[in-house]
Amino acid sequence: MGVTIRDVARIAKVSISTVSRVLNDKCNVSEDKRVRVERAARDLGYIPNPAAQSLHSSRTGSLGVLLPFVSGEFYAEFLNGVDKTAQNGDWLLMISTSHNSEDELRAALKGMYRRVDGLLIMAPNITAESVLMQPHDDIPVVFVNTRCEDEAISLITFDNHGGMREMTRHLIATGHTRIGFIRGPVLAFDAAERERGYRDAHREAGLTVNEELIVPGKYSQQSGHDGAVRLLGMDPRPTAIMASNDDSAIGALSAIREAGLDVPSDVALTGFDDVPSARFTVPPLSTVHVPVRELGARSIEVLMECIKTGQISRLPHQTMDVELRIRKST
Amino acid sequence: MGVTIRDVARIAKVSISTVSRVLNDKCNVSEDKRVRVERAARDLGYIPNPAAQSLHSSRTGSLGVLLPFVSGEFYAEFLNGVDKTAQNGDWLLMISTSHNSEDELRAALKGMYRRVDGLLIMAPNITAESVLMQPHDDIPVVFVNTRCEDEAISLITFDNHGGMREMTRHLIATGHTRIGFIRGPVLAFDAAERERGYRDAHREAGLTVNEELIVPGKYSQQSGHDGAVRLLGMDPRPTAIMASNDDSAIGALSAIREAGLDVPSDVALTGFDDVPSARFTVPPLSTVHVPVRELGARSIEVLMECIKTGQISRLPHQTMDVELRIRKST
DNA sequence: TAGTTTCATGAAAACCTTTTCATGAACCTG
DNA sequence: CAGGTTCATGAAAAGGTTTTCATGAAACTA
Repeated sequence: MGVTIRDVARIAKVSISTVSRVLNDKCNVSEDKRVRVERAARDLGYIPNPAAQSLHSSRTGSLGVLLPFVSGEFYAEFLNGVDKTAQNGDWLLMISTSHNSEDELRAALKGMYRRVDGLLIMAPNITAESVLMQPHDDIPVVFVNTRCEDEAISLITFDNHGGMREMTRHLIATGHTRIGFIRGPVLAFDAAERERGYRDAHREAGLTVNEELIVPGKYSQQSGHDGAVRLLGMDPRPTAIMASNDDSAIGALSAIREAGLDVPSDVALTGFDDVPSARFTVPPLSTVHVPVRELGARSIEVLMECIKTGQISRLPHQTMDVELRIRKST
Repeated sequence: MGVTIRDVARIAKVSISTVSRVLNDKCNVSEDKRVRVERAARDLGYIPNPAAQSLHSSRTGSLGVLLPFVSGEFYAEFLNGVDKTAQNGDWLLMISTSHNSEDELRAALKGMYRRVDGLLIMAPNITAESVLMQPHDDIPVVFVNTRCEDEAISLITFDNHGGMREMTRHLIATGHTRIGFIRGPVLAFDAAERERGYRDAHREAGLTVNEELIVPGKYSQQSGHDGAVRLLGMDPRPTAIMASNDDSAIGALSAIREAGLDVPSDVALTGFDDVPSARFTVPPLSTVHVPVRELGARSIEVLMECIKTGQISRLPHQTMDVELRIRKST
């Protein structure tokens, strides 16, 4: 079917060993044959068969990326960083989603067996430890934003707890005491951390958390909308609403406006993540900036580094800083 | 390193041929050996080496997806449909981006040579014909939202022109005659089609297009913001602004609000794509609904079908319908 | 019972590379 | 000039799977 190394050898009138040498080592081959081989390869449009290369070298040239979802600005930005960095390093990306299901994660993992040289896994509602056994015992794995206590596992996170605590402090400092909180998914590690930040800031300020003000959410715009509707229906209603991420803040914003209220004069509103849209809401959203793209880039850098040095993930856990972006919604 | 078919054969005390038969054909093998093999495979956690399988069968089990970008809600939604459909069909995805550069596209194409069984390409500012030669002569290729005249090339698009014409008609019907237009990227096929829709609706209504009212943009929120600032600075200013996509409409919306104007009473605003956020802007955005996720899903379905039937893309061009979603911004 | 068919089984080839090994030829060195 | 070294080259093995082919035993048919 395709053109193989034999074809090149035949046209160049040399052995396939020589062709391979020219195309790889570039040493110990006469000038004469080198040009013949290079010319034949170019004329035929020869590209080595990656399956054969991989079979021999057990390298694939691909990285596996496993995310909970692929839609939404957060993941899109993350992928942006991942993609750019991988492309620079000349790696191909194999991408799959788990929908936060451990079974799907395992299935994807199995599907990528021997198809990738390293794995990047984001699984906020599964522990890294529970996933890591399984077939991939001999390639580096880097976890991102995942619950993980084992220091021997490579992990990169950002400060979910600290970011939300800071933001809560900011609201308390500007006089709010009745602050609604729209949670993230029940099982998500990062959602729990964010809620913990909300609680800790209250405690530090000597305020007790009114459990009624914490309503469920799913990080989606729709769930943020619904959560805000619920909070606004309370009497007295909260003077501020903290959404667990920007998407739900955007949903909450539309609910607040539908109720005929103004942000921030009637209700202050905050998000988390600082997705690109957060700058362009009306009013611009005060939120916790997470370096999402850099997070993706860094994760791939670490993974590439592990592969290069042959390490099966023994890097210290890294936590990326977040910072408040106070705009006009508070 | 890993466990191979030989190991299974050794443990089960049969030949490797028998192991392969058990794991594939399932015919012509005695019950006795079958259970021994199945048991050994399970105990050892055997997974066939995909490189070896691919070398033999020249199947990879992967699909290549080439997009201009990966960030932004549009691509994220598209990927969502792609991912779900591929996962259902038990295909892995190899994803890469071209950044609208023909060179990058070619490089990615070359990188995917023999690594995928089919290709999905979205390249709005390149023609399908110019890309299609190159190494991939023997696998199916499906183009999406790409300029393509050759009927022998598989293509799936949506009605960029008709959608924008309809939306323009809607604005004209509600009394607008001075309608600003924020373009998309200069070389993008779909951006040109959308502009053509804007112009055609004007012509049909007997209006001449004021070229000054057409300002450049890049489909991004920032460029939409800048475009709107420019349009609002005109005297008299337009009574409506059409953005070429939702992202730039979101940017324009923030610019309009910064100028102290109201949507829609001072300025009407429209988008294109109907990304998830469009429902949650304030006010909710009138836009042209594009079935983005279905587009991704359909493209993969077509690709899988081509692969199954062994066709190298001879399907008739398909155009998916778009429809107006009139919300509160007009 | 002799001859034929069916069937389970293992050996070996093929897929395409890369790399090791063996073979000579050409080149030094004392 | 004899012995040793360097170097270009091709043959062959290895990597793990699937598939074809050959073998021989068991099962049928006349």
